[in-house]
Amino acid sequence: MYELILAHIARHVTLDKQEQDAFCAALQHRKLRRRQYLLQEGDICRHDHFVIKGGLRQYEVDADGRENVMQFGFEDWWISDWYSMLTNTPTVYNIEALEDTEVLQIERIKLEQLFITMPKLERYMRIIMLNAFVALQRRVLFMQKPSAERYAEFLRRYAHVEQRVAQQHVASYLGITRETLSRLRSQMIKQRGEKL
Amino acid sequence: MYELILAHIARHVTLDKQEQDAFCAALQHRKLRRRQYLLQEGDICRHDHFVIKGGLRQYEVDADGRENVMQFGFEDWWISDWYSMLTNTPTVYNIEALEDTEVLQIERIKLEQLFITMPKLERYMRIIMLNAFVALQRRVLFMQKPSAERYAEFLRRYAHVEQRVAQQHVASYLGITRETLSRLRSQMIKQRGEKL
DNA sequence: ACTATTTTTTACCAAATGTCACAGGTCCCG
DNA sequence: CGGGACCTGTGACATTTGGTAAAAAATAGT
Repeated sequence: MYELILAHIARHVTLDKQEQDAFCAALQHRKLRRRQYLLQEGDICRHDHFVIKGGLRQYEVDADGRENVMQFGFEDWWISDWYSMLTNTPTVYNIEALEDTEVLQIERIKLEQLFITMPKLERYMRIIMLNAFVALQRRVLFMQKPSAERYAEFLRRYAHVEQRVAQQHVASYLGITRETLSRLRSQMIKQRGEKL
Repeated sequence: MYELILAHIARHVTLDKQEQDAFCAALQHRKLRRRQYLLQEGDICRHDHFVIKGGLRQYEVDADGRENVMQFGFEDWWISDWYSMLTNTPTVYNIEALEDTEVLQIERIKLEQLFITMPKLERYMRIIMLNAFVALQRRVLFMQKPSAERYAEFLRRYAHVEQRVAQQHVASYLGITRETLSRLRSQMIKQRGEKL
């Protein structure tokens, strides 16, 4: 059960056996069925979650009642609302399971305690957050390009994700309507046909 | 010279006199004239910079040769490329002074040393980064709205900035062309006239 | 104060995207 | 097996935004 997460950590810092055990002891296993929620608007987010099976989407509902996807979370991803978690304020996000899903979650408090006794873990988390930050910066810059390029980039970077989530959610992530995405796709298929 | 930055820190954590002095001793004062660069594409970013006077813009140049503004930095803001700084890799950003500008900069290494002896400082920096992260999330969600709303939100949140930077840079920040921004502005003026 | 340069505004047209409506398909559950 | 909920594809049309070019306005630097 802990293989995935330990391997993920090992990619960034080296924990000895004892540290690994201490970390895993703080984790809690949680199962969600498709369409169940890990977090809902108004909740205070008390955990960070690492996905070991399945997938989720994190979205907010805007003033017009539209759902805007902030990010997806599949195997090997951390997903949570860090702002709500670190400031103890109600979240604006919903995190819903797109498939039957399993996560390992850790309470904020336990995580902070571990940071003190295990600075390497803090280093790991800082790297994770930095990567998330950079990914957001890239996304902001990509939003400035035409939707066809955004979709192409999405396919390149998240090919496996695209297979598993409904197109309307991909569209929302890309900041376009499902109709536009559907048209982009049929154009791409047409072009491929011409080239063959 | 250190008033602004100490006040900024005091808003988040409490340092005693000795800690304040230790921190200030690590800072370096740097002046830039309008159009000078604090950082250029390809450089490795070795400092974090706190603006005490003037203003800057951080932008990348994309494959089509367009400049896309990632963020502005005016008084009381930290500005830097954390990714380049923390991973020692060349940056993709340029940071240019929009006015005659003064910053206090601190080397990454010194900052990390201070984190060890002064955990409160690390806490402060984590809060700063968290705020930057949340601002980026908000921006991604706002990119999904029509440009008029984006501009209105920008005016609400950064009214003082809008006064000081060229409209083409605001447009770039918002992800629209300067022509579109210009048209938005004239429409808004017209509407105001009608309401009066 | 004057010129050179940069920035903003405007008009016209083209392209991209959104909205609305409906049809067809799939999947789940009773 | 059938009905309902959900998802995708498509067409007609409206709206938004971009591209280009030229003029007007603002600004910097001497």
